[in-house]
Amino acid sequence: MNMVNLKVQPRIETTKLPSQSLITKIYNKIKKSLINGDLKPGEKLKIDDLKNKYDSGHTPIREALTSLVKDGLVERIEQKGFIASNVSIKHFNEVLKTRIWIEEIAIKKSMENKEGLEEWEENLILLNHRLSKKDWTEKYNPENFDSWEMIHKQFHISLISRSGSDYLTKFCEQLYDQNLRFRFLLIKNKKNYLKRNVNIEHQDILNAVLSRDVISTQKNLVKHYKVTDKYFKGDR
Amino acid sequence: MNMVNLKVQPRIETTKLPSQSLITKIYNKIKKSLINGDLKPGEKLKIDDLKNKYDSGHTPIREALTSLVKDGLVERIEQKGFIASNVSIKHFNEVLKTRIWIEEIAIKKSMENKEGLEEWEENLILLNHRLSKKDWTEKYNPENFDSWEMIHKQFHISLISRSGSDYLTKFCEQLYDQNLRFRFLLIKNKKNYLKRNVNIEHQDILNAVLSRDVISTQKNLVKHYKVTDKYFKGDR
DNA sequence: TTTTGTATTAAAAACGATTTTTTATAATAT
DNA sequence: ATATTATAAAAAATCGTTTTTAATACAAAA
Repeated sequence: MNMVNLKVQPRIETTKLPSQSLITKIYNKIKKSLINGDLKPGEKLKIDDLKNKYDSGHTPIREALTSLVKDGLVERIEQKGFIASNVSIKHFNEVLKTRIWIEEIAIKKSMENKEGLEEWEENLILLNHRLSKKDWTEKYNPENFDSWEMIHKQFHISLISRSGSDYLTKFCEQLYDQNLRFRFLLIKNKKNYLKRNVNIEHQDILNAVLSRDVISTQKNLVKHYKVTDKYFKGDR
Repeated sequence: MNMVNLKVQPRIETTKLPSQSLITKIYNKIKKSLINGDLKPGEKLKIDDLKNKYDSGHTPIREALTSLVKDGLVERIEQKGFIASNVSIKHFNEVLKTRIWIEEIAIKKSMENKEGLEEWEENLILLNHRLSKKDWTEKYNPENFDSWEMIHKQFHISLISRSGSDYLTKFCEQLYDQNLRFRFLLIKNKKNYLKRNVNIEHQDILNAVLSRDVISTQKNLVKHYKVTDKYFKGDR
């Protein structure tokens, strides 16, 4: 029997990761805490406390924090140690506009890149489908690749990652995480926010991608990003 | 007597830096070696060797390398240690095009930002003047703020740093350093390269800025970046 | 009262010797 | 030829300690 060769992405990350160092594990754990708000903005991050909390020596802790400084999630104050990065409306706005500027290019270049275009589109359809079936109010847990937040990130990074520049993708990912943090810290507790219909927003973006209309895709993507802003400012 | 209030930028960084940690000092030293080619692409960076070389414990070395990984100048291979990042024409092209994409926005936003516009323009005039008086073939030394390379970086970062997004400025700076490394590694040994007239290129950019013509500025900036590419590809 | 200097404390930064773990290489046996 | 095992080397990480540095509290002087 002749079947269509359907190479669907595995639902859960099955490829066994190469043995992770403690550094990487602790980096991911602290990053999670910074994003979901367990570690509050401005909070002092004492090496000794973290050593006890994560049951390790100072080496992995210091290296994880050093990495997080570069991610913009932690601030190093020379000779005074580390604190969780401060947040402000100014920062929020800066991330928003930078994302828009950069992703407008990234999505354009991604769509103009003809290599593997169909596979990319099909993958986006699948991601959007899975996303629509998840409850987007569920708790944030980056260890669970099959959670709404993780599929959402996959969807958005996938959208822009075919630009031909890994640097650009990396920047977008950094801004994504920054924005995610703001979303948890500033917005999610606002009641109106949950009325938002994210599924339609994603569907609109996807439809524009599938119709291969760059301008329309950019417009819908920007709109999607600005909705967060609207809910934030209109309800405080 | 009534004098015009001229607040010229100090020629050399005089503001005393807050006491630097060894980490920062070693970070800067290794970064310098990676950029100027003392540490070759792909070269193994053994902690023990670096400990001896910089006469320190492992803490500052590991943290400096961790930072450099995030800068894209060092690669961490899980459980196998660190190496100086590999370079290739593919990387070079990626940096080039990413810079163009991002800086086209950054320069546009910088010029559209009316706040402190005159001061900015005057500062660029000064930087360009100082730059034109320096010998651009001189040795790279980031400790010397009054060297051609350092003024050149100041000029370019200054051009794009008024976009209103510190994130964007940070990205540009990272790409600047990447490009600088490629320039030293791949190009500077090519004889024809020294025939290049950088002064005219900078003057053209500056003139466009002063005439407040965004499109023309973008065009001249991109042209400036692409010249490097031309010399590289046309002479190997 | 305000300022200046001094002692105390706490934590960061850094060291260095050591242990555990992992990878790479060579040697051996199937 | 291939798989297994032993060995060596280096990375990753611990841990106790020392040196700096910054913050605080307190006393002395202007």
